[in-house]
Amino acid sequence: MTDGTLPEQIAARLRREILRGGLPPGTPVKERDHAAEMGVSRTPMREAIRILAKEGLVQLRPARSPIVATPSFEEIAYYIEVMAALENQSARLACARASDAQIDEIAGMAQRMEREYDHSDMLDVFEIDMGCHRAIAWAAGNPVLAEMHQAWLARLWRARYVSASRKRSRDRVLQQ
Amino acid sequence: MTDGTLPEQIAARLRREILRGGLPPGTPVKERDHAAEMGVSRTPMREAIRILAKEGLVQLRPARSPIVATPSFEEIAYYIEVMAALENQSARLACARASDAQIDEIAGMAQRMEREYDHSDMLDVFEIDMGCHRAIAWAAGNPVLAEMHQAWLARLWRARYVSASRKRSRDRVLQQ
DNA sequence: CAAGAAAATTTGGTATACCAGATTCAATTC
DNA sequence: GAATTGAATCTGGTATACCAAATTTTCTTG
Repeated sequence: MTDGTLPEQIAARLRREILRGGLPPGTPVKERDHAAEMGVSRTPMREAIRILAKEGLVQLRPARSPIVATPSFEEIAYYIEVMAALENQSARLACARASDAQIDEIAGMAQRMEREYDHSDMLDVFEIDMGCHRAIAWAAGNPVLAEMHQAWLARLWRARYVSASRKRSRDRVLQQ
Repeated sequence: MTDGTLPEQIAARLRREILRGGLPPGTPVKERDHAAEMGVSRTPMREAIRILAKEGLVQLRPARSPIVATPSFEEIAYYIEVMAALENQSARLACARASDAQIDEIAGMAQRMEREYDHSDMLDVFEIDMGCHRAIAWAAGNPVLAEMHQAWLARLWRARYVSASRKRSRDRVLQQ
């Protein structure tokens, strides 16, 4: 309870719940119910839902309850292309600007990911993957780019069941 | 007044006002005042301000009035790198997917831009440039990418205005 | 029993009231 | 006269009340 504004805290809590699967895709997100459940008013809950909508986790509908997003395969393909754009640029910038220590760190993570890829839980691999991506974005020295990258990473995480797509983006990073 | 939700209408009006220069960079955007001025309540005005914040036109500050954004040169450089990421990807995809008609259109715009580059107003060149970029993003066949590209284009447009007005005020100071 | 219409309820959108932190201005004191 | 402190107020954050559109349920009618 010590960090962030109230809407952000609410958004974080809802986000965890959605990513965990507690709120399956298609579930309506009613601001009244969730607000009451969390003991807050509708106003910050409303704003929290908008935050998640901006992140692509929920879909706003005109004159309807927002629902947990159900991205189509086509949509996910679009996301991956956006992700590729951000990662290409990050990698390019990182190559030019990163310190030796940062390069070593990234290389280490990439190796570790490759090593654990086959005999680890998919969730663990994703954690490493996420850290690796984050490190690259950070090494690029562009906080705006890094933040954006992180947001899209979260959006794609929800779509991780499309494993083929994930593999493709991961291969692209390893290659760089 | 026939299209869009109320917050979006408010956001559009505020956006025009900011881009026109009626609200110079650094101007506080007080939700109470603007809401009263436009005859709406604070709630949709609040949401409108959040929309503009997401677009980068205004900066939210903790426990302070939001202000019309004043991006630093450093920040603008970050924006340009993001823009470059999106355009590289757009161009790459467009090459693979664009129809002949689309390719012709883009080529024509590029030629026109090159031709007018020296003997036209910078603003005109920018307009053509903007159209060209938009065409590429569209030809890439990725609406998510295109929409994102457009949003950042608008943000950079605003940044260009800011730097231009900075230069103007600087010239004014030098004159005195 | 089925189909349609109307009423009640659900839900998001908007307005307003209240609160807490911050700013500002004035008064008091050194 | 300058500085510091405290009170008035300015502003965004939150809660609540009201409204209109939409859904659902129920009652009526063929």
